[in-house]
Amino acid sequence: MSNEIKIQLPDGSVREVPAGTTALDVANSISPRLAAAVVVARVTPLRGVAATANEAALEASEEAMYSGHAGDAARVVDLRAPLTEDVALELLKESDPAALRVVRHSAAHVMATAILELFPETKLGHGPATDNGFFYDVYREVPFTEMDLAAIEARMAEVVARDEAFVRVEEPREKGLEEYKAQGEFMKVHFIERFTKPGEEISLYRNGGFTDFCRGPHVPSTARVKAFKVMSIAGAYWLGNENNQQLQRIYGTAFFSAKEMEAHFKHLEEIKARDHRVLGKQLELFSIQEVAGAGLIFWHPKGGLIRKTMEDWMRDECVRRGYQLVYTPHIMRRELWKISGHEGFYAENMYPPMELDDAEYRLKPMNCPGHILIYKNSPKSYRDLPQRYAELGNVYRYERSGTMHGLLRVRGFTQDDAHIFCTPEQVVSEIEACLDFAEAVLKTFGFKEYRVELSTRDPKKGTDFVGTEEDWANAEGALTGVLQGRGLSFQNFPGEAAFYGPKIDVKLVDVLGRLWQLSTVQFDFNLPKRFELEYIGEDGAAHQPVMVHRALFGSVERFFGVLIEHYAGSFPMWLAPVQVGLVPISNEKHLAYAESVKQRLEAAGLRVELDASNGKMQSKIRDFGLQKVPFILILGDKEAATDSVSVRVRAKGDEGSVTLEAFVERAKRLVAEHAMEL
RNA sequence: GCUGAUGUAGCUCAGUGGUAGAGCACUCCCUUGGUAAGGGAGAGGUCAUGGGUUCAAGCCCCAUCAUCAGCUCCA
Repeated sequence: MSNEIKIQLPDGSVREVPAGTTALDVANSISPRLAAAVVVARVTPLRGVAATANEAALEASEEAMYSGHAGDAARVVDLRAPLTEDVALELLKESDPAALRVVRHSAAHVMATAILELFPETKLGHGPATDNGFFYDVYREVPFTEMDLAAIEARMAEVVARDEAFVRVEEPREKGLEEYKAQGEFMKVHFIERFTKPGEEISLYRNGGFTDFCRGPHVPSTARVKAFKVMSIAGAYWLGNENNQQLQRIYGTAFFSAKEMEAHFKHLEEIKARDHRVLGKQLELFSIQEVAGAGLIFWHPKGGLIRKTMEDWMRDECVRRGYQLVYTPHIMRRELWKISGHEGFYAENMYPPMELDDAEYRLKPMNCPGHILIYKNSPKSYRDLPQRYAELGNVYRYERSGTMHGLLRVRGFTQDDAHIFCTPEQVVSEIEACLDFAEAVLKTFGFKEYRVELSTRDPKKGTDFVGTEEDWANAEGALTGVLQGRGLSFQNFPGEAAFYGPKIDVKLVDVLGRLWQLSTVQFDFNLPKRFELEYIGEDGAAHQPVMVHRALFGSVERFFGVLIEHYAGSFPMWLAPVQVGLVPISNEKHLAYAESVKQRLEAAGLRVELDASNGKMQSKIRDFGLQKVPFILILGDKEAATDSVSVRVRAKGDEGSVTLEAFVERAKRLVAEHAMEL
């Protein structure tokens, strides 16, 4: 290695500096102000190889947190790390997202410092940055209380005020292991053994009296952690396994400034304001009743109306696309679930059997066996295929008590479930049609972005799957082919397939950028075999049909929950339970006109509510506003005289008067077009 | 299921062992108004449920149920 190395800056200029120069040195040589503002550096080795940034992948991998092996890829390093080879150098300031992750990771160290100072008996697990902050997993017999958390936060402020430099130390692995073993730090010992190899140097980061096994990088000193908050505490299993010991996971968040942190908290409040559980109550859409049981949804009139609209659309669309609507029972005899295999592989998610006469019955957790019985009820010719049975089927699944969440995770729900029985030749076009349908659902309900995931078999786990190698290869090939044929970009998840077949999941991205699993299209090799499904082919012989499961809303409840949050309760016209609110300026003078307007709007098929209470018009406007009613019509002398209405539009305000006729036309058009805007 | 927190009027929440509270909503009365809260009065609670401690429990203890934040699992 020569003594001089080349440093390429983002503007393309190249500097020759002695090996061992640090990013901080480079920053200082440019400007001391830059040096003060910069947090960490991103370096990409210049070896004539096209280096690609794969930080995201690195950060996702726990291994990478500790190993430090990043090959030729770009990596984020400490400002004080000596540069030893030719690199492209980027000095990252506080505004860089990568810098934010670094300061949060440093904040986790600050928190660990505070915890050990206050509660020295605590053992440390790991403390990574997350999308919204950071956490540290720790073990301590006694639970931390809220007062403890406040004390930890206060002590963190002291650690920050001490302005302790984060110093990277490398030492022999065995030395580190010995020290941690002596301290009883069983989790650190595990991480070193898991993520480093014998004979290697391990890296530690030290600030003041605190040392942590850590790959880094970190901000230069604790003083750079300018804004932070200890948020909450929760349990977390050691190594994510519920059979293991439970740790205490302390969550916090950190920013480079109090202002950014305030903005973050404000954002959290906005998310809470669109929480479907909060809006469900405020807008009287649905409830969950303790006396009835957890995870069971009561659809109130307004929620019910939205549901009806969703279901009507879905049924019509199914019929239009060649599905046949079917209905199957909610309870069926246990024998059926034995044949389908649910008794075996799904029993723990099913409600227990109930005895009726001499037989045992079970509540259905899935619709497939019912649809299969319909298929099997009469012989099928290849000319009959595909058979597409669709049902909005209510299913009940036992979910563990801590897992329920509003409409998004429940014990009783309605699947817009369909099963397609077809010949192997028809599979590709059927899958195509399913994806097409899924896209139509997303588009119609106002989602612009979505992601596609292909779950395939992990060849290493051969015995955990039903079906032959050939079946799987064909099915996976078909799914991949369809996705590629449509030009859809998708992520492949080997090993994530159901045991009975591969699947395509469509996850939608809501207005806040959150991901929701809804639509799914799955192959099934299992049930056609178990039920010995057949069709008579052109050759006159019996063949086994291919079976495809498909749900597009996924669950009507969950889809509704996502819709509520997506629209923050401000539904587009066609979905809004009350589309028009009527406000007479004076009941005495204008109620009669208001009632005639109501009648005429209802005759036009609109959903209207007239507030005939004796309050002031201002408060009536406010009430409709809080209910997020799309249009409020103000009716006074002027309107009554000209057969017109004064239109107030949700989120826009007063738009002045138009004739009733013109308003009806506008409203009907918005409904018919499923328009997102008003 | 696990860890921690919470459960008081329809809703949002006060109430640290001694007679159960507020605002909004509701009912009635007054007010009849021009684009997000007019005024007054009234009614409304088995303090989640079941045990226990105490002269006395919304409050302290135990159990159960539910909710919340996570973990695990999933549409």
